[in-house]
Amino acid sequence: MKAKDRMKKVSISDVAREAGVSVGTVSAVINGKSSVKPSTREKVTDAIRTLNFRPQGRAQNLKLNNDRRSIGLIIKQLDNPFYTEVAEGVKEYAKSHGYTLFITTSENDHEQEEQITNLFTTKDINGAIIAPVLDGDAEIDHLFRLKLLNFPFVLLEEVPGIRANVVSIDNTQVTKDLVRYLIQSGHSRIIHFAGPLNAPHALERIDGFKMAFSESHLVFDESLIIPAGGRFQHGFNTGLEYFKDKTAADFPLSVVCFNDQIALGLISALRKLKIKVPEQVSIVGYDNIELGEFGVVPLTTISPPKRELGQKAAEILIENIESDQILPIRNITLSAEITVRESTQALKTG
Amino acid sequence: MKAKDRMKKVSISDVAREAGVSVGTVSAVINGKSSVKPSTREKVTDAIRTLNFRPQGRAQNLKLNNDRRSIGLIIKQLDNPFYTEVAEGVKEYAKSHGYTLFITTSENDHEQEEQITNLFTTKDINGAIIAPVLDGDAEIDHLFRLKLLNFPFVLLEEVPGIRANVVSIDNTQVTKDLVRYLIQSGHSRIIHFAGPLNAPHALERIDGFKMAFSESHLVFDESLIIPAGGRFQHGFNTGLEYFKDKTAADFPLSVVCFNDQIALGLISALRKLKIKVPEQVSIVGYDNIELGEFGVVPLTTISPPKRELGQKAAEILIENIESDQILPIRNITLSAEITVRESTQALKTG
DNA sequence: TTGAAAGCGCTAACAC
DNA sequence: GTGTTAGCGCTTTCAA
Repeated sequence: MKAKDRMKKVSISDVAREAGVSVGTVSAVINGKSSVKPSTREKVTDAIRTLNFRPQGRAQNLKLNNDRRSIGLIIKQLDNPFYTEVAEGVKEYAKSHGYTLFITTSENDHEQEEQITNLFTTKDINGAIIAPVLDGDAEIDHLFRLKLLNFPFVLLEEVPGIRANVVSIDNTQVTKDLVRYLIQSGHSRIIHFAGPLNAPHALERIDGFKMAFSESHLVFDESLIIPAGGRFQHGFNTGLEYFKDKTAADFPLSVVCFNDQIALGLISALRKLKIKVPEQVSIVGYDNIELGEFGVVPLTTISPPKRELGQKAAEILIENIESDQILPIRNITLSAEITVRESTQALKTG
Repeated sequence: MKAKDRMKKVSISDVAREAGVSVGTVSAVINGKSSVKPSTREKVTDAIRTLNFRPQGRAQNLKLNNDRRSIGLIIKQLDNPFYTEVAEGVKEYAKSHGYTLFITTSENDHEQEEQITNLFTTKDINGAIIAPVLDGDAEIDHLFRLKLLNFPFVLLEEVPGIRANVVSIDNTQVTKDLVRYLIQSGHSRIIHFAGPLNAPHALERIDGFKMAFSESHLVFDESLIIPAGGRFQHGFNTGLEYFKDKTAADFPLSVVCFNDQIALGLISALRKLKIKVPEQVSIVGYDNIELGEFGVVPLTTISPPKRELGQKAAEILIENIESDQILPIRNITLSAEITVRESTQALKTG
């Protein structure tokens, strides 16, 4: 019975029939026109309720070319301060230009990314900013489809195989700069607490780490890369494990961390082990999250322009949305800065 | 010229004319049908590109009753771990039931909330979970409109004046329980670092704080409520200011904080002032964010069931979406727990 | 104050 | 392979 009822969706004419009026009248009620006699209105609202009628937005807006401005954003996860701050940059710019922002998460899953982009076109979202899933073989059919449909989009990372607007941060370069800075200030034992190895950001930082070594007198060794993860607790656990047997002879040592959460977790672990930061171990984070500045040891970190990243992407996107011609492709790389606080120590003046 | 061009939207028949084919053929190309001759396909894609044609999803899906499942969520801000974890609960449930989640932020602004709900109905999102804006006079016309349209929605807080599904957390009760617990464990000097005073959550906690006092031997005084804010830095600054002139005679003292960020900021401030936690000052947070557990002093806090809140709201929403009849209204209150760690000290065994 | 009917932009069936 | 056309569910004239 139920299943059968659901077979056929209730439409405005069903409501009209139930209420004993015409579809025009039902439409007038739905749209709050004052021209409807109260008693008629009541008959109609009753019918709407008994039939559980839900008007279709697409049909309502087919005639009215009511294109409320909106853009979509696909990030990987919500609990990553990096992405949420990028999202805030997007939101800021979007809002000031009259666009509503829809945020979605792909959870680094291709299928979800594809499904979301389809939904964006289906629902007449005007454009999208995408932090693309990049694991293994990039499936990019859905991006080509967006191009075919002239659906404007901006990527937050380069995707091999497709020409598209990209706004990104030069992770490799800044990590390299950072390690060079450590070397110049006298550090010779430098290790890296790396992020999730399937994340492009993690790989880019490893690359930068290696590059700095190869340009210096130091010799790189795979054992210098310690997989840690992305969360506070990962930094804590990895730190505990890595440093538990270390002795005075192993110091000074410096640790370049995948992000600030890892760095803060590591600092907590070292406190537990009674190892001094920065006297024995120098620590550098990445992202410059708010908590890094106010912790026990104010964190030296890399500050990527997160908000600006979002704003710039939104700017380019909206330019494309509002242009009646197809615009040339843009590829913008933003550079990050090193913010030196108290979790690192210079062993000599560079 | 440009402005004039934009007046009239490009439609599929414009493309057909430009390419010298019929609309059926253009449609076939758009939908990737293999029945189109390569040379024709190219003529069409060229025309699509030169006219910058963007097909309207609503028209495409009017015939195909292609209702891809989706739900919307309106939270207040993205940089609040409370809401993002609620959002994760929603996402989890939604995903497991085949729904895509669109997240939006109202920034506690009525106008945005209204605009977003309109967009949800316009774009045939199937239902919404809303953390409602509640400042001053609640404008709830848009919620009544949702009811008129039988658009399913669930509120994350009670809104005066409307009967609707609500899933919420009993902030008042748990704050009261917490303060009673502090009193029972021997504290008599208890203050509250309150949240933003326009936020309902902040007011609910103040209420709970007061209620615990009135049920005890302690006397409440407005000076016990110190407005702090919601962020780490607010806790830090307010803490510095409040404790700068305190002496041994003022301790032991305990501080109930609006949230964990405030509590962590306060701990940092107290370290700076060389005031001992918990020996001199006991501190309690709210939310149980990940960092609280691993900081210098593991934080005693209130643990609201954030994920469950989101899941439950999603469950009720999807039930309503999939029902062909209007379901009875649900109102569910979840209770929070107190997680005791090391930032509080019992002055006597309760 | 209400009803009848044209038409929004597209898809899909069918004809050629 | 491609063109023609009915019709998706609504809104909006225009009559009555």
